[in-house]
Amino acid sequence: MHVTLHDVCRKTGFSTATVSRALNGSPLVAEDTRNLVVEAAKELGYQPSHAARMLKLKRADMIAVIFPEIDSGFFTEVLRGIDETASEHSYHLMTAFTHGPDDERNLISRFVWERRVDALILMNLTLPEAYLRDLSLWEHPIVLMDRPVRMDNMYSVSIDNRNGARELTNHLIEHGYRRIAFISGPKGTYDADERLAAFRETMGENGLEVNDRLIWPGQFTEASGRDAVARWLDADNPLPDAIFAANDAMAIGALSLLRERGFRVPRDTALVGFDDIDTAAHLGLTTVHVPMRRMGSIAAQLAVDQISQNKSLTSYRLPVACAVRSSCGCPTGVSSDPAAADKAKREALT
Amino acid sequence: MHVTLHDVCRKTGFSTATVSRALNGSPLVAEDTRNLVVEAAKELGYQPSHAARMLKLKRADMIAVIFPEIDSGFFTEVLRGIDETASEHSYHLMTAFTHGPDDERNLISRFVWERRVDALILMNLTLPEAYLRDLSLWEHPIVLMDRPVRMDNMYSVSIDNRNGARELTNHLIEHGYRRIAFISGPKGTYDADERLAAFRETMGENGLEVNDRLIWPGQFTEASGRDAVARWLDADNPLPDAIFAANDAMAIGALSLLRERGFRVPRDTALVGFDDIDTAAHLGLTTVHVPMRRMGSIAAQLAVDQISQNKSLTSYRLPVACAVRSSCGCPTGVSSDPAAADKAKREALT
DNA sequence: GTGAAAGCGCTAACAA
DNA sequence: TTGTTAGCGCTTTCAC
Repeated sequence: MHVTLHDVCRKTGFSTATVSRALNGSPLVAEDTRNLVVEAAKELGYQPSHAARMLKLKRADMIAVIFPEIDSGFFTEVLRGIDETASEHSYHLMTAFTHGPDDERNLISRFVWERRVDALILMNLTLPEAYLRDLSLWEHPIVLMDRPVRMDNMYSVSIDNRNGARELTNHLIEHGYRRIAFISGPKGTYDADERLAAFRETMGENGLEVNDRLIWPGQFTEASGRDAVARWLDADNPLPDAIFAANDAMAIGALSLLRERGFRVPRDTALVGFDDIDTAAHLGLTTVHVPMRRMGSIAAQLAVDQISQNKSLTSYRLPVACAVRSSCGCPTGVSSDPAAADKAKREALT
Repeated sequence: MHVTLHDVCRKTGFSTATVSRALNGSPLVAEDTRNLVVEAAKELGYQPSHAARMLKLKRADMIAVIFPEIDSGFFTEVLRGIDETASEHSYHLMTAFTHGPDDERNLISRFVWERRVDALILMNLTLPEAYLRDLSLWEHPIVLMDRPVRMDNMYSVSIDNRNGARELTNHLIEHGYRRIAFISGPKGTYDADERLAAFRETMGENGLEVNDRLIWPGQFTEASGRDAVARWLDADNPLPDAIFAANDAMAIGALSLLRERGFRVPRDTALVGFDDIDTAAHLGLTTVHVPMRRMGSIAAQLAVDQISQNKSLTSYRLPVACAVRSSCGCPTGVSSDPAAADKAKREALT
């Protein structure tokens, strides 16, 4: 069997209280005692039972991270960011993918009410407002990684979708593109809605009419990007000057379909995306860079701060920057100073 | 505070024993009693404390998954596979990235000796044989996702690196390539060593000499792929007929450097990789398809089987298939029936 | 079919 | 400075 506190007691002759204190760095033990105990513990290979500790202390040292089934290429980087910061603070991560929307709630409820975790980080889930309100009664913090929230005990880290979409739209317009199609994301998603809205606004501000036929519905997946373009072409419509896909996955889908049909980008039409996933750089896709790792890191920081009652900011909105590459046929580069853009500009949502 | 078993007792008037039995589906409770208890529990929103359960039952319902810091693009898919199968069997996942080699062992030791998890899935870690041997004394199963092992209580899921490298090398040779360079992975890594060895063998079998200068050292990273090619070109060497990178990340690095220097693939040199990460398809990179999700799923299955004492196979080696795309300038397609290739061919390593 | 009580391994209040 | 002891919330043996 495994080594318990009692084994260390037996070996050293001290009581459980003393041994526990010694091992936990309490100042109420003699230095000699501590050394003896620590030594013995090491020799025996003693490690405290997490279950017992958890039961007594009512802490789990654990943060749950829940991701939706569909992956926008985001996943790994965000998780890395979370892990980095969480592990710095000695928190471990429990990860789960949701398999459908019911599952989302089941998972969350279990994690929360079984007291398995000390905080929750939720990514792009489709939770109704009412459910969130219930959740916010939980004694532990919840961090949302999609939309901003104004609710007690809920925190958020999101990005400045509007500015990103605006900048990139402006970029296209400045370089002479007029008829611009937009492949939108799933309606009702915060990111998708914001990006589309900013696109519309910016077009309007520039005196360009947005023909609703040029708003092609998509689902943030590669396949939906392909389909959007395919439907357009199949109806014998002429290509627009440029295509703005609301995320890179769809842009990549669009690109592959365009190539299959014999079109060249940017010769026949410019193409841009949003997110800056790995593949975007390799394909020379112009896009809006989203600091995924940093988002993860901040989400974890927010969670940790709240657990330890270091009341910090409630919400972050991170700035983004355009990454101009070959797919839009313009001089390449980054729209703003990347260092500045990457620096987390705090912005409380008050 | 949260709801405990006692609250349910108070509400129903039954003892903890009965309530516990009723909730856990024990046959030793009257049907009426059970209904009453279940009803009350639901009303109160009772969920058993994981900590208490864990302490009593000595189970954690948890599988740890440990990944190395460097990501070969593998990560997400493998984790999805693991999650899929683990969650089917009601296991949760604890994930961690190692930050350096010391960290690897620290993490593992903690997870194991704090009894936080019921099984361990380790991916491509750099653990010395001796450490593994210690680990195998643990009462719970350990699944390695890199190399095959022959050790009690250790299981592995790996892929047929040799066959993959052999097939792809043959493919290149059949299509007329003779001077083939190989960008190798980090020495001492199982995958890297196997792939290189098979490349050498296959070249030999075809009567082709392998000039050691054409074995370029790499580290499985994109940057190292770039460097390998850069060093070669900087020394004013002529491009080989084809370049076989031991993984896709390096192939992609090589590709971007070649393009920067004004070379075209496959016109100036063919280029192939190994792994079939997402980006490979988008870039038209010929490569060896590795069924990552399936590997994850099998790893989880192995772990679950062992936890529940369903002595199953100890090790799997999955077959792979070439995915021929444009980067090698050959007719495209898949080398073998993909359905057949994807079907897990069991192969006990005895 | 149900209940009383012990105990999983730990921490911390209280006593000495 | 150290020890005794009472739980944390659950499962399960043993009695009834």
